[in-house]
Amino acid sequence: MAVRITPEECAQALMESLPAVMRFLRRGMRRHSNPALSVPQYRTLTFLHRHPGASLTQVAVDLDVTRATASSIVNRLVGHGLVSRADDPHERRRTVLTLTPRGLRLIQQAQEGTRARMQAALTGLTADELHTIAVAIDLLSRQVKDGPPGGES
Amino acid sequence: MAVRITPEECAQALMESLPAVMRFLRRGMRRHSNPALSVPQYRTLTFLHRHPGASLTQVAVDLDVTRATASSIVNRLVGHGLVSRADDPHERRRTVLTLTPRGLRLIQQAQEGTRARMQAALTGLTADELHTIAVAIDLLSRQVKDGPPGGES
DNA sequence: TATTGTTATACTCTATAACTATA
DNA sequence: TATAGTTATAGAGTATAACAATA
Repeated sequence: MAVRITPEECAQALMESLPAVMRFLRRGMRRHSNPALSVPQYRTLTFLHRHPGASLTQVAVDLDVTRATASSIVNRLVGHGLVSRADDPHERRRTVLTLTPRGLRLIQQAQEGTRARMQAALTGLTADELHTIAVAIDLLSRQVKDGPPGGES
Repeated sequence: MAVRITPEECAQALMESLPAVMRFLRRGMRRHSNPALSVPQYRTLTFLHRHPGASLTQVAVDLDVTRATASSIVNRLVGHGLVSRADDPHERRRTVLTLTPRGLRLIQQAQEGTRARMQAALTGLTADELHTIAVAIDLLSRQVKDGPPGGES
């Protein structure tokens, strides 16, 4: 360990560099799916792939957005014919969301394209470096999730 | 090094976890600045802090967005009285952008809030772990910048 | 009363295309 | 012709607040 990093420098580095990484992912998604998907749309589709029949609230929790936000995201996906929305007969307030066949095809296409693009970007890194990245991602996501006490909004 | 990580697994981890980290940063910024700042606004202000008198094109390059996008971001900052926009007398196509005193105060306030929030989030990590994160961020940003051949758009 | 989901409203980011002014 | 910047347009994310329907 060469240099001692402060939380402040770490925060600074995140602010400076993370947006570029996100942009990289976003642009890849736009290029490798037709119609183009946004990151939240992509995440919604993969969530519904893993959890067929999920409710709107479950989507909102997974994305960590308000129900209003999730509603408009889902609404656009329904409009594009990628998600189907039905009423739950037993719980009539609830909504049952599932991928349409077209949504399934699209998410598979997008996942493959995004993975290929990312793999290309990571080519040339050593196994050690890849490991460093994986560990860092894991650390970061757990820290921001369990979050500081007195956390979100 | 315990496990051998493939680029594919690394890509997967990034897509799953990065959005949450970005959301963490975004919300912190909203809560710790008044008026609330978006991430691109924050980055623009810090860039102008480091590069007083920069042009719109320089801002666009730093943010990695089109000039049209940078123009509207700057326009809002000017509207909020955080950035001043003047003509360059020697190069009349060019724009000279600088922080206003209010913009300077705000960015300092936002940086402090972000630092505190990030420090809280990173509490409990060892110096080694912080270092791992910093190295990973650096690796990632350089890889997506120099990018895969046949890169952006 | 509490929960689920929607709608209205308002703001921001973002790109493409077309444009003006300057060099 | 090429560059700097703006504007028009379009679509997406996001939150808050108010609301309807259901439990």
